[in-house]
Amino acid sequence: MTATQSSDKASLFEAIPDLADLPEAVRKELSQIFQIRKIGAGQVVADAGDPFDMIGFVTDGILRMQKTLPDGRQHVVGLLVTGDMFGRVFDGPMQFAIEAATDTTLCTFRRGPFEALLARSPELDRVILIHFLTEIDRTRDWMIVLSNPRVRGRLAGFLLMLCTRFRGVEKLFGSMDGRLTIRIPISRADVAHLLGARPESISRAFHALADDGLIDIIRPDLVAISSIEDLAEEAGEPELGELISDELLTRPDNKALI
Amino acid sequence: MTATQSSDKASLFEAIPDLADLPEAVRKELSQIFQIRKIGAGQVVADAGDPFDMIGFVTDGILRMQKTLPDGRQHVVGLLVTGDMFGRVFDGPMQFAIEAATDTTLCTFRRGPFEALLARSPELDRVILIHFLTEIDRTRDWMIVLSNPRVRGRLAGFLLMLCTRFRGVEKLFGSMDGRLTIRIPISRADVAHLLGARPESISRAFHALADDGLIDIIRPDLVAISSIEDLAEEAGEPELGELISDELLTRPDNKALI
DNA sequence: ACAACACATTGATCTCGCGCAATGAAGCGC
DNA sequence: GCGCTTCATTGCGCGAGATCAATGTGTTGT
Repeated sequence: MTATQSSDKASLFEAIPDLADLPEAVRKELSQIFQIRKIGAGQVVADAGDPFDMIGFVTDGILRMQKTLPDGRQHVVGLLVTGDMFGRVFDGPMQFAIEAATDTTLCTFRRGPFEALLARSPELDRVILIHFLTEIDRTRDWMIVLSNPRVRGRLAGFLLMLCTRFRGVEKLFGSMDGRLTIRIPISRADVAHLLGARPESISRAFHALADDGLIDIIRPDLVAISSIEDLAEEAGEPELGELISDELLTRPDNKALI
Repeated sequence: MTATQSSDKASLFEAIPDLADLPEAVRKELSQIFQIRKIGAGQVVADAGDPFDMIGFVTDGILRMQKTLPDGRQHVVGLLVTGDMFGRVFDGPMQFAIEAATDTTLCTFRRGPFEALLARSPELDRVILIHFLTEIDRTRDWMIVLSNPRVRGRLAGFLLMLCTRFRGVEKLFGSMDGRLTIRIPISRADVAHLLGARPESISRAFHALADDGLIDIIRPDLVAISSIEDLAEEAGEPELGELISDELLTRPDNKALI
């Protein structure tokens, strides 16, 4: 029990570097009020409209944020991966449902104690603030990807987002013949919803990119990227290509994993 | 000078109700460090990559957030209206350029003093935090609008966003024959960029909606909405329709203005 | 092993939206 | 006033993508 607790504790600060940089006193207080939750793939963590008095950090796995439309369809509005935070502080109910896309490990805090700690610790408060700022920027980046007029371009942008966004997430990356390989954590139908297209069109777009030699489809959910630059070109953001390749080339943890 | 200052002060707290709710002491400190800037339409407030050591609130007018792509094209990623905040606290440079879409009045703070005040005042800090949370939700709503496969649907969603988002902004709303009338604060080309379409397609979509009786195009930048419910239907979010009509019907400031 | 199921892919058809070009319509400088 | 520029609209042909339907392909359950 003590052993589990301490390894979990380590994983929290490993998964969220920002928190690891906090003063020892704050980290200790965090350790005292957090809980580990293990969620199976497909399980619902929170529904839209829930009071949901939890703050959560993802320490392992991938979650889907989705909105349920009146007709019952689910609409994916974003993904959460290791290091991401969710839940609401101070104000209203959840706007979106959260569902595990893979088996997931969460680190959760009850809202009350967490907010109390937030009030006591300016350092933690600042980390959270910056976290939200970053989240806004990311969401705006999604908007740019989504506003690409062509499905191929949106898909290319989506794949690039996976590269940048999920950098350092071991479960997602691997290298095949030295090329960057990414796992697509959601179904074709979900990708379609996210990118404003139909599953059939997404499938065709995948294979169109493959035919042009930009990617290799190893499995439906596993794609090897041949040329990040070309992919970025396709997405309409050449600058992004260079940026990503630079970062990825120097990344140490680009190991095999499927 | 004193007169101007005090009226400006009033406008700040009028424009941003959240700030008005702060304790008197904090409001006084805010008043001491803020500056008023008047920006002409088309002027650039901040460029992407700027250190930009300012925090700003919009007290009047509309601003465009946009990203400049490598090929020089401008890509609109959002709008700022009265009550909105922009700028970055604590961390890095601006990710997007900000440009005035109309004549605009800003209330700005130098980053240093503002952050210092933020550190001293938990109340202000909390207001800012919630502000960012709201901003994230809004941006995710944009994503849902953008992920509509058809241009007509995205345009319908865009118009609905204008209704919800700019509620209470006098310069934007008016009533023609008792119907809700909204002003579109950006050009067709900008709407096209935002919605991932071409200006021609946007123009056609506008007139398609008009032909079907959902809207009336009074001027290119002025649209009367005949049926919010039908528009929401078109956008694929019937629930949103009811929500908006309820809110708008009870809104007191739905007066004429162009 | 087999059926049943969910998901990805492929094919065929038709609509929608892009792309280019031309034509209004409104504002601005001279 | 006039031309000039900028923006919105319209026409037309073609390609991209939606739609409907059928066929793999892998997974789960019994």
